[in-house]
Amino acid sequence: MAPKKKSKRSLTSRAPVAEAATQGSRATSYDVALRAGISQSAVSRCFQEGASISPKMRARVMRAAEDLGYTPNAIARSLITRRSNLIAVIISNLTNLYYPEVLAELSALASAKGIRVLLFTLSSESEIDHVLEQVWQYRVDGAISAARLSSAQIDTFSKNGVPLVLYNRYLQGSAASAVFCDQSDGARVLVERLVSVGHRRFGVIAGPRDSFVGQERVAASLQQLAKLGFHNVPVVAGEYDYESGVRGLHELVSAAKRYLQAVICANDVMAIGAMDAARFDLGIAVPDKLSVVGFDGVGPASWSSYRLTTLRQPVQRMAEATLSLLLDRISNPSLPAERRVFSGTLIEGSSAKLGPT
Amino acid sequence: MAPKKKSKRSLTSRAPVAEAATQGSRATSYDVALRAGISQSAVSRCFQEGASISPKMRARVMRAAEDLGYTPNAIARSLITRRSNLIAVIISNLTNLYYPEVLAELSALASAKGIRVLLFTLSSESEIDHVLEQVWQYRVDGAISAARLSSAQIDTFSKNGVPLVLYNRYLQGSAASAVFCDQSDGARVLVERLVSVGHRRFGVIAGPRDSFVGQERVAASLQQLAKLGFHNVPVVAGEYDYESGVRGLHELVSAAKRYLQAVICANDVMAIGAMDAARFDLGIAVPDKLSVVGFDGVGPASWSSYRLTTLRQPVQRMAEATLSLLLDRISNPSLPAERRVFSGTLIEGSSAKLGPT
DNA sequence: TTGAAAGCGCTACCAC
DNA sequence: GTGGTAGCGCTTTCAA
Repeated sequence: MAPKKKSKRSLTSRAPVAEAATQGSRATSYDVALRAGISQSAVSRCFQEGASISPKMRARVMRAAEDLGYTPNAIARSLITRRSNLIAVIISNLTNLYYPEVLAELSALASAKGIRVLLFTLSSESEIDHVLEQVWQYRVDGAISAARLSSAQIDTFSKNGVPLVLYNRYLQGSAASAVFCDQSDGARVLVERLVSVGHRRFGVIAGPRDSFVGQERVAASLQQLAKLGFHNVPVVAGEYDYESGVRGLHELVSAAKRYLQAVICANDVMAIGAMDAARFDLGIAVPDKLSVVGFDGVGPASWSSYRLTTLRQPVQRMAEATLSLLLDRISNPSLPAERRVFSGTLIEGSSAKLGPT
Repeated sequence: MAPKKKSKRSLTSRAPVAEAATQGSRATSYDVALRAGISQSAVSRCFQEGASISPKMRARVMRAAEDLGYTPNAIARSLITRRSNLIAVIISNLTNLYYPEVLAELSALASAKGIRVLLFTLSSESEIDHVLEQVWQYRVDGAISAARLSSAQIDTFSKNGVPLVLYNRYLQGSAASAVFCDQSDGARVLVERLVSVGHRRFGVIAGPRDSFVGQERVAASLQQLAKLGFHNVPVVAGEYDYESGVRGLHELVSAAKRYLQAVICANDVMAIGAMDAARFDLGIAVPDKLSVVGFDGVGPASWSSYRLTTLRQPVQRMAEATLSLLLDRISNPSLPAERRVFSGTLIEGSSAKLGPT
């Protein structure tokens, strides 16, 4: 291996080797110090907020830094400050259409606060342990998870002193902070209004088993239906994607012998799939012959071809809350866990007939 | 500030302080060494690939590590190895619907290779300098940029010894590696076939000025149109979003006095917007009265409501190529820049009438 | 205000 | 195979 060429060990009072950041290795605070004829610690101070340094000295240092193309090494800094300014964002399926919106918000907000996002995506549930291993290695200051975490996994966060905020899910009995949207209320309103306008035969396309919000949406809907006297509502499984919606509707329709009147889908994309399946595969007019509703409020839901009736999540406010919870706990680790619960907004599109407000 | 409690300085031959990773600070290789009654360097070796360590010793160390919940500190490691195993991924608009797909691919591939993704999103072009500053600070091993970079900005990468691969763009005269999809061919075919089947009055909805592929798509289309005798084709500006497509079609139609026959959109989402505007706002049947084509091949393009005729980019293969170019240059920085150019695939949906193949 | 020195937790290079 | 030692580039006391 080629020998590094930094002299080191010989402090400021050494021959001023005019040493530019040539090949590969970048300039260090040490190089800058040498060039500015000053101590290394003074250079360090120049790059800190309220450090005591005289204006003339700072100017000299900054000039030298510029000449050498010096940038402080955040890695080395975080080693000693014990702050990486890194947060982990763990997302299970970026293909969900909903999560990119969340990620974009989180990333923008974090960036504005000088925090960097280390992204971890899972293509399968089984990767989670491996991913967590990486999270620990990088000594992130905190983590946001929109992926399913077991209670034991959640515990490792506090054990490792890494604040964690769950997004769009929480674990009962676990003391993890969480931000999510309580859609039970919305689901109840939705169901009630569907019933009030005369829908009688319902079907549900559920989300994946590991989706917390999916379960909640379905459960709340079924519960309200039961309350209003509708039992044994058929539920088919889905995977949150368009094809699931298409497939789901086919299944429901064949099960219901075409008498289906309203379909509640655990997310928008499946609702869109269901609408398309109804109109194009089965020749069922939406909303005249079939009402379709979804959850999320993603972009495509509002496209003219769909104008989906859905319960929109306040993504931006939720992202803000998530980051704020996290940053609070990073600066004060002893803060107790907190849940921030939002309400969804009912978007009355034209994919379902609803009763009067 | 509370005094740290690690004794350090006293090497192995010290009183074995039974020290668990209690509050906050995590266990170090030093703690593990102490507990296993072994040297710190041996512990380090246990966590490296082909390091020489006896099985029994390794077992002992691993046990101690487990007890203490020890995980190697990647930050400290990268300080000395000069490898952070971090790559920067710079993306301008995650809201584009196309980029989340790319990001998901890149992230999955990187993860599989033991590389972590540090995500940088830009909400505006002006942030780029600030973002680059952060990229330097974190000493990433390499970078992938799907955002617009000036030639000077590109130069700073090589100046800092950070390999860079541009995604979906390249800069003429600049020696940066790049992966993109040459859609000129596809655009030519598309135009030719539109003409062959009788379209005469064209319109174009362009992408943002800073979109390299957008410019290329439009330029190639116009060029081919000119070649076939169609000059002064109206072009309206767009921002790649659904509303741009809607607005764009309105503009084109009013300019063309309703005689518009085919619209070429610089991406799928605008094409979708244009289709919706045609059908729902203006009562123009697609493709009977108007053909609409797009570029990208994003998910929604294939939804039954659209079945868009589009030129699909091989996202997965492009992501693979991008990462492979980058990793090659990380392990061998002297490798010359390279461009990997892919061809798009024409997806014949039903949003446009095309001639025979 | 400034500089010397002591590490942060780790890997690398030695001798043994 | 193993352990000591010397740093990686930085922040942080602590004296001067």
